[in-house]
Amino acid sequence: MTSSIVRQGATPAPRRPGRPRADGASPTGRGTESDLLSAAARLFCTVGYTATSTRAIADAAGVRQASMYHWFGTKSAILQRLLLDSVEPSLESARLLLARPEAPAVRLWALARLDVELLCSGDLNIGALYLLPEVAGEGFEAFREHREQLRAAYGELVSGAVGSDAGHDAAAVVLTFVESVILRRRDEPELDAAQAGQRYADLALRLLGLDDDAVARAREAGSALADEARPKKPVDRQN
Amino acid sequence: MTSSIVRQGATPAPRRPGRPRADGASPTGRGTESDLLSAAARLFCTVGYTATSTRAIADAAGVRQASMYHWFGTKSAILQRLLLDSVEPSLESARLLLARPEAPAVRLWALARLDVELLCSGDLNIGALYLLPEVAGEGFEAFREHREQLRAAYGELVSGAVGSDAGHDAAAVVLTFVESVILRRRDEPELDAAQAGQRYADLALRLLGLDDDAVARAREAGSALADEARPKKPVDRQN
DNA sequence: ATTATCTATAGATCTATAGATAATGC
DNA sequence: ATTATCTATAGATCTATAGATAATGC
Repeated sequence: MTSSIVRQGATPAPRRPGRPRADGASPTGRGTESDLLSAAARLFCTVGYTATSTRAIADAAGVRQASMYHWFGTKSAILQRLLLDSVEPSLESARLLLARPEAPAVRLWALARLDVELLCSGDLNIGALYLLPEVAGEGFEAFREHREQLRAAYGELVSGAVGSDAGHDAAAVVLTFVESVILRRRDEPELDAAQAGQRYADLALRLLGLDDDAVARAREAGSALADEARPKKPVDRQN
Repeated sequence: MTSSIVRQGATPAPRRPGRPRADGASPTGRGTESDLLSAAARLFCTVGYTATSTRAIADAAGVRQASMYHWFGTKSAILQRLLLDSVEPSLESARLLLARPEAPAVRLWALARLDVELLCSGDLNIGALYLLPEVAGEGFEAFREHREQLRAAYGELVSGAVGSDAGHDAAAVVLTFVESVILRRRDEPELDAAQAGQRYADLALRLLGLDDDAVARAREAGSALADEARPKKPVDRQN
């Protein structure tokens, strides 16, 4: 008989109440909700939202199609959750940086770097989810509102860095430039997150017209600041 | 009795063979194939590919669902056609510019400007079609091949402009920066094509590290070059 | 005869719900 | 008793095909 106290190694997945899965317990041991989110993230990123059936999600997660509805009321709710989880860390960093005393260019460098790092992290191009046309429709108001706040944060820092006059166009250019790393990653899945973060942060300031010296100074101070403002636990959707 | 010779004004849509439409002839007078392409373009851009049913396309085009299949063998064939039509003008300009004797920076400026103008032209964000996840799947090999050629053209001009050593990363940055105007346009549908073209072309060179003087010189010569290389008739998908 | 449309429909989905079942927890 | 799963299915699609029909063209 094995001791009931033994609990070491790769967590032997504590037995929970409920009927067992027909195809055996979750191999990940992270629970069905997490399995569904991971499976959906992968499918939504690769084949799209409408093209992904609830059956495909459930199959990939290792449960029957109807079991999905125990965890999410609709298919849309899964995408909503993925979108909010993906924007939340960026928004957290942005809020923190907006409250800091450093020069706007420094904080903008840090925000761009953290954003690009997040967009390049994980094995999926999760940031690309917001490009799905379905996200422009109903049900995604909460996500769009959050993204609007992120946009506003860029606007504030860019205005501070270059003067609020030319600020509006410049802010839009910089935000979409940072997001363009999503497009880059579609062609180059192996893109290094840390490297891209530094590079895009540098280039974001160069887009604003800062000269090489000014960029170097912002990077100097911005690096440490980014390390401080980096979200501790970006959501991990490994499959 | 009206003269059979009269044919003036907004082309009174010459009667063609075939059973008439149940809901009356095409109001656009451009023919059913064109009506289907326009309707599909609008729907694919706004709600997505899989989320757009063949019935929705046919309804918007003013014909019955099955009539679509007289013009296109599958729904996929419509998107394939739209994608090829959208990349063709850029590719034409790129080929022309690759053969020109001007300095690489000048030709790159012109290519960036023309590309951004095309991406911002028309009332639809047609360039965003290639972001649809379905385009990564089967059936779109021809389009992907064409886009690869455009990518190669950027690579060649960027290498020429900055030296082939740092060229690869720089080319990817510049290409995706130019395409980022698609993301910009999602938030700002009213973006002015000509203005954006100039601005993004300037900024593309700035991303490569060119100083303000060098950018100004490239713009000077690039403007005229772009006017020469501009495709005469970009496909118009007005609805 | 040719062309472009129509009506009707087969067959394959797809989302979500109803209700049964098999665990654990108290 | 509670929880998480299962099986089964209703009802609404959706794509593509078959074959009829109503024009023009020769």
